[in-house]
Amino acid sequence: MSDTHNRLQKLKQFYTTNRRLPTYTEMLDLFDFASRNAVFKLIHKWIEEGILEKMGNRLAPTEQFFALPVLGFIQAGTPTIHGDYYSEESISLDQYLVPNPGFTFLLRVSGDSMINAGIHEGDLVILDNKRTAKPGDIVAALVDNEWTLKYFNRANGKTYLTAANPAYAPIHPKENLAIGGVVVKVIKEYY
Amino acid sequence: MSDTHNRLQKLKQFYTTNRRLPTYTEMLDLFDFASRNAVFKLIHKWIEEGILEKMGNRLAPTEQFFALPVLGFIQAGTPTIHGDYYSEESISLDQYLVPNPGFTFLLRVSGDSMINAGIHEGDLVILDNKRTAKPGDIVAALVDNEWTLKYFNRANGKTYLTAANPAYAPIHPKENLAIGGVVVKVIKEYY
DNA sequence: TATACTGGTAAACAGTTGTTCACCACGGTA
DNA sequence: TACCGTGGTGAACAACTGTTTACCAGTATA
Repeated sequence: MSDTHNRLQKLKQFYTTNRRLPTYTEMLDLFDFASRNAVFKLIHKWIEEGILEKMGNRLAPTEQFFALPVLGFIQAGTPTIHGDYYSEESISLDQYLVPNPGFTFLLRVSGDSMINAGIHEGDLVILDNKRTAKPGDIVAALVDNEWTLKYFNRANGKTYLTAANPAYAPIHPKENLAIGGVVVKVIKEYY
Repeated sequence: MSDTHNRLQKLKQFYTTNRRLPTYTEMLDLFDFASRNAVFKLIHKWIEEGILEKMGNRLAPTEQFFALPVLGFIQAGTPTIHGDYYSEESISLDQYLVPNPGFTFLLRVSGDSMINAGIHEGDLVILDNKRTAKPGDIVAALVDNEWTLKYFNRANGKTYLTAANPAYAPIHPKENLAIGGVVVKVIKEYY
């Protein structure tokens, strides 16, 4: 494990506990340096690598900074994860899950009307109410004064809702159909 | 919509585009203030509300800053979301999903062996390799030189794996059973 | 009417910041 | 041997930071 990698690990650790990047002076202790210039040069290297970026002289992490390794596919028959854990792709979860902050909210699911779409009781649904619903989307809709999670459909200029469970009949709203948000992602908790 | 709320919105927007909090001077423009003291007082208020925090004189967002509103349950028969969108609970997604940064990685699922556990092809699995597997956990395991996603079980001191799909037989490893990580969350993408 | 609070301006302050410059020890390479 | 790149020290600098203090207009309250 190289020194630089080790220090980046420490920087990330600092960030996740403090939700901010440390000052150069704070990095002195963090990296065991005696001169702030040593920090300056290290930071410069990380900026060139695209891990950090600077606006004026204010330091900020880049998307790459938060990226989690996507190790590959699993259970495909042939093993795709190797012992040395190389990553082909990487994803920054926060930005990936919440593309429109301020217009995103969560709902916890109860009921089984969307079970065939993989949405079960207790799941956490991420909704975006900036997006306009398109046919095929799963939406949180207010039908006849009741909120439900259903597929959004359109036929003959009229919109209607269907469940992903044969036990539930399609809903053709009599009056208004208010869309609370479009389902963007669903989080299932196993721990 | 109050002024303060509006400004917090702008602050959050700045954060998500720049991945850092703005300087007081930058907030002058952001909030349309003429005096940095106006900023100072506003920040002070937010600190008291627990939205921001200060270490020394370095500003940082708190967990509350990132919190997304959990509006309630949906599809429970009775409507629980109101027109004024009040939130009972709120969750900070990043910290919620990645409790052990540096020990967390992602896998994209292929195959249908865990379909009854709600894990489908194409889903993104969040794994934690710091956690030790307990019976009942879903794990990424290396069995006989092949990686699979299965339930972790134990009987008579021996560990074995089972699928969440009756089409697959339980796996009793002959030699070693290496656990790559425990499934913490699963993300399903609908958009 | 007088009072107090809220939300803002304006100017001045000390401390710290990120940066720069000069210098050095070490290791590899020609 | 001489040379150069790397990775670090140490000191000095200007700029900017967050903070403080004093002041003010408008609004609500007693």
